[in-house]
Amino acid sequence: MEDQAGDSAVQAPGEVLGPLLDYLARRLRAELETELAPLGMKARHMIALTVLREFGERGQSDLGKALGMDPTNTVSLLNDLESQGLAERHRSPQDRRRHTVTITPAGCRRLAECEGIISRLEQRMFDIDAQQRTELHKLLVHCAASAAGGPESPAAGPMAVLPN
Amino acid sequence: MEDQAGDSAVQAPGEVLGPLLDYLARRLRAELETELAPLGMKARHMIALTVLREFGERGQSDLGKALGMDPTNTVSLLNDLESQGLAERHRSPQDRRRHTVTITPAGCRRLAECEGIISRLEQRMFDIDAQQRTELHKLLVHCAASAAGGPESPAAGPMAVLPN
DNA sequence: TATTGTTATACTCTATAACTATA
DNA sequence: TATAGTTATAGAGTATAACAATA
Repeated sequence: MEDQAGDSAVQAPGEVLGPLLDYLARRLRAELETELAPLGMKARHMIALTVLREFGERGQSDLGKALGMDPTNTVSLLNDLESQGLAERHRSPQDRRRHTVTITPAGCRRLAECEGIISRLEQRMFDIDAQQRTELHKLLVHCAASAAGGPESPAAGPMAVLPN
Repeated sequence: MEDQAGDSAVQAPGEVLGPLLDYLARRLRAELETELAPLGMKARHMIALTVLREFGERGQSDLGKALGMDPTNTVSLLNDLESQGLAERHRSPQDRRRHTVTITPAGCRRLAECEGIISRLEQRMFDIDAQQRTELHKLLVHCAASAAGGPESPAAGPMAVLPN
Protein backbone atom coordinates (compact mmCIF):
# COMPACT_ATOMS: atom_id res chain seq x y z
CA MET A 1 0.00 0.00 0.00
CA GLU A 2 1.00 3.58 -0.69
CA ASP A 3 3.80 2.36 -2.91
CA GLN A 4 5.69 5.18 -4.50
CA ALA A 5 5.56 3.81 -8.04
CA GLY A 6 9.08 3.61 -9.35
CA ASP A 7 11.24 1.05 -7.64
CA SER A 8 8.29 -0.97 -6.45
CA ALA A 9 9.36 -3.59 -8.94
CA VAL A 10 11.72 -4.88 -6.29
CA GLN A 11 10.62 -3.76 -2.85
CA ALA A 12 9.57 -0.57 -1.20
CA PRO A 13 12.88 0.56 0.29
CA GLY A 14 11.20 1.70 3.45
CA GLU A 15 9.85 -1.74 4.11
CA VAL A 16 13.13 -3.11 5.28
CA LEU A 17 12.44 -5.52 8.11
CA GLY A 18 15.84 -6.14 9.64
CA PRO A 19 16.20 -3.12 11.92
CA LEU A 20 12.64 -3.55 13.15
CA LEU A 21 13.16 -7.20 13.99
CA ASP A 22 16.39 -6.31 15.67
CA TYR A 23 14.83 -3.60 17.77
CA LEU A 24 11.87 -5.66 18.89
CA ALA A 25 13.93 -8.72 19.70
CA ARG A 26 16.32 -6.62 21.76
CA ARG A 27 13.58 -4.83 23.60
CA LEU A 28 11.68 -7.97 24.45
CA ARG A 29 14.78 -9.84 25.40
CA ALA A 30 15.90 -7.14 27.80
CA GLU A 31 12.57 -7.20 29.60
CA LEU A 32 12.41 -10.96 29.65
CA GLU A 33 15.85 -11.35 31.16
CA THR A 34 14.82 -9.03 33.95
CA GLU A 35 11.73 -11.04 34.74
CA LEU A 36 13.44 -14.39 34.40
CA ALA A 37 16.42 -13.47 36.57
CA PRO A 38 14.69 -14.26 39.90
CA LEU A 39 14.16 -17.79 38.59
CA GLY A 40 17.82 -18.15 37.71
CA MET A 41 16.81 -18.41 34.09
CA LYS A 42 17.77 -16.69 30.86
CA ALA A 43 15.99 -16.64 27.54
CA ARG A 44 18.13 -19.38 26.09
CA HIS A 45 17.44 -21.74 28.97
CA MET A 46 13.77 -21.33 28.25
CA ILE A 47 14.22 -21.95 24.56
CA ALA A 48 16.30 -25.05 25.17
CA LEU A 49 13.68 -26.48 27.51
CA THR A 50 11.03 -25.78 24.88
CA VAL A 51 12.88 -27.83 22.31
CA LEU A 52 13.40 -30.65 24.77
CA ARG A 53 9.76 -30.72 25.78
CA GLU A 54 8.43 -30.55 22.24
CA PHE A 55 10.76 -33.09 20.73
CA GLY A 56 11.77 -35.26 23.62
CA GLU A 57 15.22 -36.77 23.85
CA ARG A 58 17.82 -35.21 21.62
CA GLY A 59 21.52 -35.52 21.15
CA GLN A 60 23.45 -32.67 22.70
CA SER A 61 24.84 -31.46 19.39
CA ASP A 62 21.42 -31.75 17.74
CA LEU A 63 20.04 -29.52 20.43
CA GLY A 64 22.77 -26.99 19.86
CA LYS A 65 22.07 -26.95 16.12
CA ALA A 66 18.35 -26.50 16.70
CA LEU A 67 19.13 -23.48 18.81
CA GLY A 68 21.57 -22.15 16.25
CA MET A 69 24.32 -21.95 18.82
CA ASP A 70 27.92 -23.03 19.00
CA PRO A 71 28.52 -26.54 20.44
CA THR A 72 30.88 -25.09 23.03
CA ASN A 73 28.15 -22.88 24.41
CA THR A 74 25.74 -25.78 24.51
CA VAL A 75 27.95 -27.29 27.18
CA SER A 76 27.55 -24.50 29.71
CA LEU A 77 23.89 -24.10 28.83
CA LEU A 78 23.26 -27.73 29.76
CA ASN A 79 25.45 -27.41 32.83
CA ASP A 80 23.13 -24.66 34.01
CA LEU A 81 20.00 -26.67 33.38
CA GLU A 82 21.40 -29.85 34.86
CA SER A 83 22.62 -28.15 38.03
CA GLN A 84 19.10 -26.93 38.62
CA GLY A 85 17.64 -30.35 37.90
CA LEU A 86 15.71 -29.09 34.89
CA ALA A 87 17.36 -31.36 32.34
CA GLU A 88 19.54 -34.47 32.35
CA ARG A 89 22.38 -35.82 30.25
CA HIS A 90 22.75 -39.53 29.67
CA ARG A 91 25.40 -41.37 27.68
CA SER A 92 23.98 -43.13 24.68
CA PRO A 93 24.50 -46.92 24.95
CA GLN A 94 24.74 -47.19 21.14
CA ASP A 95 27.45 -44.57 20.78
CA ARG A 96 29.18 -43.82 24.01
CA ARG A 97 30.51 -40.54 22.67
CA ARG A 98 27.07 -39.04 22.48
CA HIS A 99 24.99 -37.46 25.19
CA THR A 100 21.24 -37.78 25.13
CA VAL A 101 19.45 -34.90 26.76
CA THR A 102 16.02 -34.99 28.38
CA ILE A 103 13.81 -32.55 30.22
CA THR A 104 12.80 -33.44 33.78
CA PRO A 105 9.38 -32.95 35.41
CA ALA A 106 10.86 -30.01 37.31
CA GLY A 107 12.01 -28.66 33.97
CA CYS A 108 8.50 -28.90 32.59
CA ARG A 109 7.10 -27.02 35.54
CA ARG A 110 9.74 -24.32 35.27
CA LEU A 111 9.10 -23.97 31.55
CA ALA A 112 5.37 -23.54 32.08
CA GLU A 113 6.14 -20.83 34.58
CA CYS A 114 8.39 -19.05 32.10
CA GLU A 115 5.83 -19.30 29.36
CA GLY A 116 3.33 -17.55 31.54
CA ILE A 117 5.83 -14.79 32.15
CA ILE A 118 6.73 -14.19 28.52
CA SER A 119 3.13 -14.44 27.46
CA ARG A 120 2.06 -11.74 29.89
CA LEU A 121 5.09 -9.67 28.99
CA GLU A 122 4.25 -9.71 25.30
CA GLN A 123 0.66 -8.79 25.97
CA ARG A 124 1.80 -5.87 28.06
CA MET A 125 4.44 -4.74 25.63
CA PHE A 126 2.76 -5.19 22.30
CA ASP A 127 -0.57 -3.54 21.96
CA ILE A 128 -2.06 -5.95 19.44
CA ASP A 129 -5.24 -8.04 19.56
CA ALA A 130 -5.45 -11.81 19.33
CA GLN A 131 -6.06 -11.76 15.61
CA GLN A 132 -3.09 -9.54 14.88
CA ARG A 133 -0.92 -11.68 17.10
CA THR A 134 -1.93 -14.81 15.27
CA GLU A 135 -1.29 -13.15 11.92
CA LEU A 136 2.11 -11.89 13.05
CA HIS A 137 3.02 -15.27 14.45
CA LYS A 138 2.08 -16.92 11.19
CA LEU A 139 4.20 -14.55 9.12
CA LEU A 140 7.18 -14.89 11.43
CA VAL A 141 6.99 -18.68 11.34
CA HIS A 142 6.85 -18.50 7.57
CA CYS A 143 9.91 -16.26 7.44
CA ALA A 144 11.75 -18.43 9.90
CA ALA A 145 11.03 -21.52 7.87
CA SER A 146 12.33 -19.96 4.67
CA ALA A 147 15.30 -18.42 6.43
CA ALA A 148 16.24 -21.85 7.70
CA GLY A 149 16.52 -23.04 4.12
CA GLY A 150 18.02 -19.81 2.87
CA PRO A 151 21.60 -18.82 2.09
CA GLU A 152 24.15 -20.82 4.02
CA SER A 153 21.44 -22.52 6.01
CA PRO A 154 22.99 -23.60 9.29
CA ALA A 155 21.07 -26.84 9.57
CA ALA A 156 17.73 -28.37 8.84
CA GLY A 157 15.87 -27.48 11.96
CA PRO A 158 16.67 -24.21 13.67
CA MET A 159 13.00 -23.60 13.52
CA ALA A 160 12.32 -26.61 15.62
CA VAL A 161 12.75 -24.04 18.33
CA LEU A 162 9.21 -22.97 17.97
CA PRO A 163 6.28 -25.33 18.10
CA ASN A 164 3.19 -24.45 16.06
CA MET B 1 -6.27 -21.46 14.96
CA GLU B 2 -6.16 -24.99 16.28
CA ASP B 3 -6.42 -23.58 19.78
CA GLN B 4 -6.49 -26.25 22.43
CA ALA B 5 -9.51 -24.86 24.29
CA GLY B 6 -8.55 -24.29 27.87
CA ASP B 7 -6.19 -21.43 28.45
CA SER B 8 -7.11 -19.64 25.25
CA ALA B 9 -8.72 -17.00 27.40
CA VAL B 10 -5.37 -15.25 27.59
CA GLN B 11 -3.21 -16.23 24.65
CA ALA B 12 -2.45 -19.40 22.78
CA PRO B 13 0.74 -20.46 24.59
CA GLY B 14 2.29 -21.55 21.34
CA GLU B 15 1.95 -18.10 19.90
CA VAL B 16 4.77 -16.67 21.89
CA LEU B 17 6.64 -14.25 19.64
CA GLY B 18 9.86 -13.58 21.50
CA PRO B 19 11.95 -16.58 20.48
CA LEU B 20 10.85 -16.21 16.87
CA LEU B 21 11.79 -12.55 16.77
CA ASP B 22 15.05 -13.38 18.40
CA TYR B 23 15.87 -16.10 15.91
CA LEU B 24 15.01 -14.05 12.84
CA ALA B 25 16.84 -10.97 14.02
CA ARG B 26 19.95 -13.03 14.77
CA ARG B 27 19.85 -14.83 11.47
CA LEU B 28 19.37 -11.69 9.42
CA ARG B 29 21.93 -9.78 11.38
CA ALA B 30 24.56 -12.45 10.87
CA GLU B 31 24.08 -12.40 7.11
CA LEU B 32 23.96 -8.64 6.95
CA GLU B 33 27.20 -8.22 8.87
CA THR B 34 28.88 -10.51 6.37
CA GLU B 35 27.68 -8.49 3.40
CA LEU B 36 28.36 -5.15 5.03
CA ALA B 37 31.88 -6.02 6.15
CA PRO B 38 33.55 -5.19 2.79
CA LEU B 39 32.13 -1.68 3.16
CA GLY B 40 33.57 -1.33 6.65
CA MET B 41 30.04 -1.12 7.96
CA LYS B 42 28.01 -2.88 10.62
CA ALA B 43 24.28 -2.99 11.11
CA ARG B 44 24.30 -0.26 13.72
CA HIS B 45 26.22 2.12 11.47
CA MET B 46 23.51 1.71 8.92
CA ILE B 47 20.75 2.26 11.44
CA ALA B 48 22.42 5.37 12.80
CA LEU B 49 22.76 6.82 9.30
CA THR B 50 19.10 6.07 8.69
CA VAL B 51 18.06 8.09 11.71
CA LEU B 52 20.33 10.95 10.71
CA ARG B 53 19.04 11.03 7.17
CA GLU B 54 15.38 10.81 8.14
CA PHE B 55 15.48 13.31 10.96
CA GLY B 56 18.39 15.53 10.12
CA GLU B 57 20.56 17.04 12.80
CA ARG B 58 20.29 15.45 16.20
CA GLY B 59 22.06 15.74 19.50
CA GLN B 60 24.50 12.93 20.14
CA SER B 61 22.63 11.67 23.17
CA ASP B 62 19.29 11.90 21.36
CA LEU B 63 20.72 9.73 18.64
CA GLY B 64 21.87 7.20 21.19
CA LYS B 65 18.45 7.08 22.78
CA ALA B 66 16.75 6.64 19.43
CA LEU B 67 18.96 3.65 18.81
CA GLY B 68 18.33 2.28 22.28
CA MET B 69 22.02 2.15 22.99
CA ASP B 70 24.24 3.24 25.83
CA PRO B 71 25.70 6.79 25.52
CA THR B 72 29.20 5.42 25.91
CA ASN B 73 28.78 3.21 22.88
CA THR B 74 27.40 6.09 20.87
CA VAL B 75 30.84 7.66 21.12
CA SER B 76 32.68 4.91 19.31
CA LEU B 77 29.86 4.49 16.84
CA LEU B 78 30.18 8.13 15.81
CA ASN B 79 33.95 7.87 15.80
CA ASP B 80 33.59 5.13 13.20
CA LEU B 81 31.22 7.13 11.04
CA GLU B 82 33.21 10.34 11.33
CA SER B 83 36.50 8.69 10.47
CA GLN B 84 34.93 7.47 7.24
CA GLY B 85 33.46 10.87 6.51
CA LEU B 86 29.90 9.57 6.68
CA ALA B 87 28.78 11.80 9.54
CA GLU B 88 30.02 14.90 11.33
CA ARG B 89 29.96 16.23 14.88
CA HIS B 90 29.63 19.94 15.56
CA ARG B 91 29.48 21.73 18.89
CA SER B 92 26.19 23.42 19.49
CA PRO B 93 26.62 27.21 19.78
CA GLN B 94 23.63 27.37 22.15
CA ASP B 95 24.93 24.76 24.56
CA ARG B 96 28.59 24.12 24.13
CA ARG B 97 28.35 20.81 25.98
CA ARG B 98 26.27 19.30 23.24
CA HIS B 99 27.31 17.76 19.97
CA THR B 100 25.08 18.10 16.96
CA VAL B 101 25.42 15.23 14.51
CA THR B 102 24.72 15.35 10.77
CA ILE B 103 24.97 12.94 7.89
CA THR B 104 27.25 13.89 4.99
CA PRO B 105 26.58 13.41 1.27
CA ALA B 106 29.02 10.51 1.35
CA GLY B 107 26.99 9.09 4.21
CA CYS B 108 23.82 9.30 2.16
CA ARG B 109 25.44 7.47 -0.73
CA ARG B 110 26.78 4.78 1.58
CA LEU B 111 23.41 4.36 3.22
CA ALA B 112 21.65 3.93 -0.12
CA GLU B 113 24.16 1.25 -0.97
CA CYS B 114 23.48 -0.56 2.29
CA GLU B 115 19.76 -0.36 1.81
CA GLY B 116 20.07 -2.10 -1.51
CA ILE B 117 22.08 -4.83 0.15
CA ILE B 118 19.68 -5.47 3.00
CA SER B 119 16.69 -5.29 0.71
CA ARG B 120 18.10 -7.96 -1.57
CA LEU B 121 19.16 -10.02 1.42
CA GLU B 122 15.69 -10.04 2.88
CA GLN B 123 14.15 -10.99 -0.43
CA ARG B 124 16.56 -13.86 -0.73
CA MET B 125 16.15 -15.00 2.84
CA PHE B 126 12.45 -14.62 3.43
CA ASP B 127 10.24 -16.32 0.93
CA ILE B 128 7.30 -13.94 1.21
CA ASP B 129 5.49 -11.89 -1.42
CA ALA B 130 5.12 -8.13 -1.48
CA GLN B 131 1.74 -8.23 0.23
CA GLN B 132 2.95 -10.41 3.07
CA ARG B 133 6.00 -8.23 3.51
CA THR B 134 3.87 -5.13 3.73
CA GLU B 135 1.56 -6.79 6.25
CA LEU B 136 4.48 -8.00 8.33
CA HIS B 137 6.11 -4.61 8.22
CA LYS B 138 2.90 -2.97 9.37
CA LEU B 139 2.50 -5.35 12.32
CA LEU B 140 6.11 -4.93 13.36
CA VAL B 141 5.88 -1.16 13.24
CA HIS B 142 2.74 -1.36 15.33
CA CYS B 143 4.46 -3.56 17.91
CA ALA B 144 7.51 -1.36 17.93
CA ALA B 145 5.41 1.72 18.53
CA SER B 146 3.61 0.15 21.47
CA ALA B 147 6.82 -1.36 22.84
CA ALA B 148 8.34 2.10 22.84
CA GLY B 149 5.60 3.25 25.19
CA GLY B 150 5.57 0.02 27.15
CA PRO B 151 7.05 -0.91 30.53
CA GLU B 152 10.11 1.10 31.44
CA SER B 153 10.10 2.79 28.07
CA PRO B 154 13.64 3.93 27.39
CA ALA B 155 12.63 7.13 25.65
CA ALA B 156 10.03 8.57 23.39
CA GLY B 157 11.45 7.69 20.05
CA PRO B 158 13.34 4.42 19.70
CA MET B 159 11.07 3.81 16.81
CA ALA B 160 12.36 6.82 15.04
CA VAL B 161 14.80 4.25 13.81
CA LEU B 162 12.46 3.21 11.11
CA PRO B 163 10.93 5.58 8.61
CA ASN B 164 7.45 4.76 7.30
C1' DT C 1 24.78 20.97 41.43
C1' DA C 2 23.33 18.81 36.99
C1' DT C 3 24.30 17.49 32.22
C1' DT C 4 27.08 16.20 27.77
C1' DG C 5 30.53 13.82 26.18
C1' DT C 6 34.57 11.05 27.06
C1' DT C 7 37.82 7.39 28.84
C1' DA C 8 38.91 3.32 31.17
C1' DT C 9 37.16 -0.86 32.63
C1' DA C 10 34.39 -4.95 33.62
C1' DC C 11 31.05 -8.15 32.36
C1' DT C 12 28.41 -11.05 29.11
C1' DC C 13 27.95 -13.49 24.87
C1' DT C 14 29.84 -15.93 21.22
C1' DA C 15 33.49 -18.19 18.59
C1' DT C 16 38.20 -20.55 17.92
C1' DA C 17 41.79 -24.02 19.20
C1' DA C 18 43.29 -27.77 21.45
C1' DC C 19 42.36 -31.94 24.25
C1' DT C 20 39.87 -36.52 25.71
C1' DA C 21 37.15 -40.40 24.75
C1' DT C 22 35.09 -42.99 21.81
C1' DA C 23 34.18 -44.87 17.00
C1' DT D 1 41.05 -40.90 10.80
C1' DA D 2 36.73 -38.74 12.24
C1' DT D 3 33.23 -37.38 15.68
C1' DA D 4 30.92 -35.84 20.48
C1' DG D 5 31.88 -33.51 24.19
C1' DT D 6 34.80 -30.63 26.96
C1' DT D 7 38.11 -26.94 28.46
C1' DA D 8 40.60 -22.79 28.05
C1' DT D 9 40.77 -18.63 25.82
C1' DA D 10 40.10 -14.75 22.78
C1' DG D 11 37.07 -11.59 20.63
C1' DA D 12 32.86 -8.93 20.13
C1' DG D 13 29.08 -6.19 22.32
C1' DT D 14 27.32 -3.86 26.10
C1' DA D 15 27.15 -1.64 30.57
C1' DT D 16 29.23 0.76 34.85
C1' DA D 17 32.26 4.32 37.10
C1' DA D 18 34.91 8.20 37.13
C1' DC D 19 36.37 12.47 34.90
C1' DA D 20 36.41 17.06 32.02
C1' DA D 21 33.93 20.79 30.23
C1' DT D 22 29.96 23.44 30.40
C1' DA D 23 25.50 25.02 32.16
